[in-house]
Amino acid sequence: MEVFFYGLTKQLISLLSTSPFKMNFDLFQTIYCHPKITSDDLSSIMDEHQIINFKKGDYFLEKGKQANEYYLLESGLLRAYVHDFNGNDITIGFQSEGEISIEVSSLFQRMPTEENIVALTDGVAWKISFEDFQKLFHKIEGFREWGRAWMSEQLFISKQRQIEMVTKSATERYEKLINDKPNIIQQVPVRHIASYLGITDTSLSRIRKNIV
Amino acid sequence: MEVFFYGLTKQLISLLSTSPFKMNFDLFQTIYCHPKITSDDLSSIMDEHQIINFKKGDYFLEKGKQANEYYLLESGLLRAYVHDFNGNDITIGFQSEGEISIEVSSLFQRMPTEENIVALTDGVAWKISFEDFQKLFHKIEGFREWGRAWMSEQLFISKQRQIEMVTKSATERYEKLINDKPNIIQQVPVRHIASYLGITDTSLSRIRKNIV
DNA sequence: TAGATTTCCTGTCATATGGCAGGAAAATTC
DNA sequence: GAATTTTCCTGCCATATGACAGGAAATCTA
Repeated sequence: MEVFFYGLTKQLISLLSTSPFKMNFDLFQTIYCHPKITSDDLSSIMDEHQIINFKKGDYFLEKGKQANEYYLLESGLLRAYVHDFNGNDITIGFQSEGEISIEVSSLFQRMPTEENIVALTDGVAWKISFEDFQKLFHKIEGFREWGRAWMSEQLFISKQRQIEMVTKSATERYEKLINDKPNIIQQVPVRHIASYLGITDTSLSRIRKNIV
Repeated sequence: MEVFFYGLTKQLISLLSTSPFKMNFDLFQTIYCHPKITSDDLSSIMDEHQIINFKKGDYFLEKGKQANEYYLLESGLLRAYVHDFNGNDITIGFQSEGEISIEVSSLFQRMPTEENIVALTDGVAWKISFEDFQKLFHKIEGFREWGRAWMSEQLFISKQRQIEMVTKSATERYEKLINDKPNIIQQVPVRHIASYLGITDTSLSRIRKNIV
């Protein structure tokens, strides 16, 4: 009965291409994409997410607090940042549409975070709590395979970025960002892009001049 | 019966403080340390590991190949490195006694690796295959909790390092390495330490001069 | 032990980036 | 719409680091 219901839900959703559900299904299907996640699994997973609307300036996470959920971004743009020892605001990442916003250490190790995550635009996201994630993680084999693969990928990306930070020039890093995430260049203040690239806004300003 | 046997094994091991088993047990207990891993779990986990002896210069992993196991280091020192676009040898990490040597992307995403891992000294390690890991991961809840926590920690460390690479000077990074891993300073050629710190051996040489 | 190789240091010069300050332009506020 | 604030650019100078080359010291090898 449960299985039938979920199967039906899935079919209905995939047919209703003009309804708002269509977008959500695409979002979930894009993010929770793994060979071992079945349609039924995906339905169970989707059921645990709740939609939220957010405004520019809203905080998803603040330093000192504990992350108790993570988010799938349906629309909008987020910025994650920390403060270094001198109190400077260092941007460590951007999340756009179709990506996950999560602070892994705080969420999975149940500890206060160092990160801040703030909305740079209005938008829509789907959130899932730690408890609900836990249930799915231990219940659905495909889900934990997905989770592990996702973490592996993040670790790989993080290491790649490390290597680029020391082997590529600031100009090259900026050009790569233009290439990889062109939307960020337009929507984000220069100083945040600069700190993300590991340089000052002064330098980035010069780099931009030279490229044009 | 099985439970009794494992329980006995554990007791025996912890008593035989002079036997080689004692060291192993400490090693496993240190690494597989998680509130949800029971003594029985730990015994099951230990049973899946095999001891190996390695020599200086032995490769644990080579670029283009696929990682099919990971290692717990009982003794010795390993170096992980990649080649950047210019073919330069960039050290991305060292593993010493009591640490895990693993290439997560290749092992868990079943793909060829970019990394090389080579022994800088002779040593002893315990290895576990991907297949055996998989069995434990899906069988033992505490084990997958541990695995997720371990990955979370690695991701955190990786991000921290990224931040340090851009906010701290080369001298500060070197001083931090002296502090965190003094054994590496003594055992590893300067050029490897330099590339790990993201600088040339020329610069590191000058930094060393200024510190003394 | 002698020769060869590797490792490490140091000198000179070039360059990318930072720090600081001032000012134009744009956005926000009242 | 004027005032204020924020954002961004640019000029000047300082400095950390890189590139390259040469040489001393240590290590390996035969």
